[in-house]
Amino acid sequence: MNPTIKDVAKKAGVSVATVSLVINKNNRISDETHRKVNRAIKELNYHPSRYARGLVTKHTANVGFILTSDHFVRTEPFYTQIFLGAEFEAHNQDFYVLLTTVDGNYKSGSKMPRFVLERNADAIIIAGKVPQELIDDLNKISIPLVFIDYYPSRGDYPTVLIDNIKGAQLATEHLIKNGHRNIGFIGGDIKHPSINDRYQGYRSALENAGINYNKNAVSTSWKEPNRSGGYQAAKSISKKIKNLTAIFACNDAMAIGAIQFFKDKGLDIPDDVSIIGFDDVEADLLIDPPLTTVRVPKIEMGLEAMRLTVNAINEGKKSIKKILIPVKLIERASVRKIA
Amino acid sequence: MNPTIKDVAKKAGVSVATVSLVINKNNRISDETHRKVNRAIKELNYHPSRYARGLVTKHTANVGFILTSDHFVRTEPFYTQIFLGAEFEAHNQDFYVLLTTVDGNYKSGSKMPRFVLERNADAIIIAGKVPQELIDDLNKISIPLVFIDYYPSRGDYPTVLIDNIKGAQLATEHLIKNGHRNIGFIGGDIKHPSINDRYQGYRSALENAGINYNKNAVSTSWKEPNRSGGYQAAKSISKKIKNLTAIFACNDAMAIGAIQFFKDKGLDIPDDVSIIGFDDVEADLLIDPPLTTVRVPKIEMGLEAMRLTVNAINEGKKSIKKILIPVKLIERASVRKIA
DNA sequence: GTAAATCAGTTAAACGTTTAACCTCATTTA
DNA sequence: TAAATGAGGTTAAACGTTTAACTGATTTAC
Repeated sequence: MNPTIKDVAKKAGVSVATVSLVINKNNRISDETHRKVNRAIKELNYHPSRYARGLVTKHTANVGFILTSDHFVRTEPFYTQIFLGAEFEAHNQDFYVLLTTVDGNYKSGSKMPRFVLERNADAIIIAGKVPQELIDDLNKISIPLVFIDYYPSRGDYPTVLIDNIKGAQLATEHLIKNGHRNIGFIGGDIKHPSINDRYQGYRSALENAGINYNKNAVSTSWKEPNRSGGYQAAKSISKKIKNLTAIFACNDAMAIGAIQFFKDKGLDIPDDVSIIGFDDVEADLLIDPPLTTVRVPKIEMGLEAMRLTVNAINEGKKSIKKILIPVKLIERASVRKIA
Repeated sequence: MNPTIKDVAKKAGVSVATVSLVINKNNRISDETHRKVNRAIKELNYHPSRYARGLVTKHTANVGFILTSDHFVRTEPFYTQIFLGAEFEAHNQDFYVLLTTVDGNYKSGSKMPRFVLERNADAIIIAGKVPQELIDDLNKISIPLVFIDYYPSRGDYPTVLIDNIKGAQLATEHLIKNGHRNIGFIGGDIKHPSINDRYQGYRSALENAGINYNKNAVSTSWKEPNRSGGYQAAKSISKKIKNLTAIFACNDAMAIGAIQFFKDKGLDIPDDVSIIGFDDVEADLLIDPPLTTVRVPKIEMGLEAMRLTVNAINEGKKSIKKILIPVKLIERASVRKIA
């Protein structure tokens, strides 16, 4: 059997309360006693029981991590990486993280994640867009919520966001700097905040360069921001616009789909059309040509989110911080300078 | 505050013990009482506290999931997918899974995963090769261990393995069927059981076809089974063997590295040399040409492992089952028929 | 010089379950 | 008809912590 606080107390010759106070860094204890207790803890290799502790403190030292199943299944390890970052930081902060998926079309009253029902988490991190109804249901039980890569239209929460506007500007400006004037924009659902921000960044970059906006060069009606969506979007734009020389895709998967389309059409990338993506996923290096893109530091996003979460647990609603994670242009071979 | 068992008892007009017995499906309770209690549970939306429960039963209803950090950081989502499968099944079985990484060169006495120190898991799943010293340390505290994609040389454990020998045979036979006679084999560390099994499968396929084994066609001294290892291995073999027409790589990452090497050398895949991989990771579809490979059902491996784990928790050492997950050849475009 | 404050620690209740032991009444067995 | 059995509960201790309230000794304040 594992040693308990009683064993430590006996060995150190003090009461269990004293041991508890030492563990919890209460300053009512003398240095002498401190040493005695710590020695006993070491010798017995004692670790307090989370369960006994949780029972009285009402804290679980767990944080829930919610992803929609669509995101979970997405093959590129985008949210997975974010999760890993969160896990890593949780380690430092002595929390466990419980990962679960939730149905992409959650309706109010659907089955909530288990750790919510069982109140087995002190806070919840939500990564990616989730249904508003889920957020509403979660709010009913008043547990701190932290968002990553999405912010709901109602409410105010600690959030970790990608600097989407800046990233889109960077990408678009890069194309402009390389002589492109007819630049297409493809993305998934424009109602998604991230896509919308990237669209704004694209437009403002055009505007700053004095380039007229052409709405036919934009295709954002593809629900699925994946390769086949990118393929279709590129097809749709290239039908309407003849002199297109470049495309900024909202994410790398769509960029890769677009490359596929142009290749199938017999065009060369980047000689005939330049393509730039967003995210920087591992696949970018494998395609031909390697994709120029905007790098999103995914691990770091997870880290920051966990810090915000621990803060939210300890401080409550006092300070609702929002972090905008900076992004970086990664030049590879899918963009070419033109006259 | 959440409802407790007392609230349920009061509402149903019985003692807390009765409620507990109902929850735990004890048959000492009449149907009538059963109904009353269940109604109260529903109405109050009661969920037993894991912590209170764990305190008395000594069960945590958690299972630990250990990966070495090297595997964690590996960009292709191989072990991540396995984890997801495990998580999914855990959901059904009412367990939480706690994911942690451990240092790839763990030495006895290094810091163990937190859930081990805190005895916060009922069993541990280990995915991929880990240091023997870690296994030894884990055995000292007698917690059930389940292995995925690796089995230690000492001891007997429930295990989920890939049918590596069969897979390697499938791959090699496919090359032979396409007319290849001079087939190279590249892999990471040959001392790794999986690599060794794939090597055996390769050799037995050659033997069955009456093809002489040429040890110069084999390169397995690359510690890192990644793209650059594959690049080097292909280079090393092609230096020694002039008439090589095909390569079977132990995993897709190395296969992709090999393709890179031959391309750099000005050769065409598959016209000049055919390549076949192992794993079937997402990147396979993106490279040019798409990689023919052996598919490993990763999600399913996780599922099976969790089933074995729950079994091990409930049944103890009674039955130590080993599962060999079947694999499948996926034909794409990196293998060509030759005369 | 004494009351008040501080220090260093202890006592005991509480957290929400499970479960062995016990109880009561009705039915069966000898 | 008395004793044994069984069905359907209940009582109360135990699990390993935390923490408010308490204690006794020492220091501080005036």
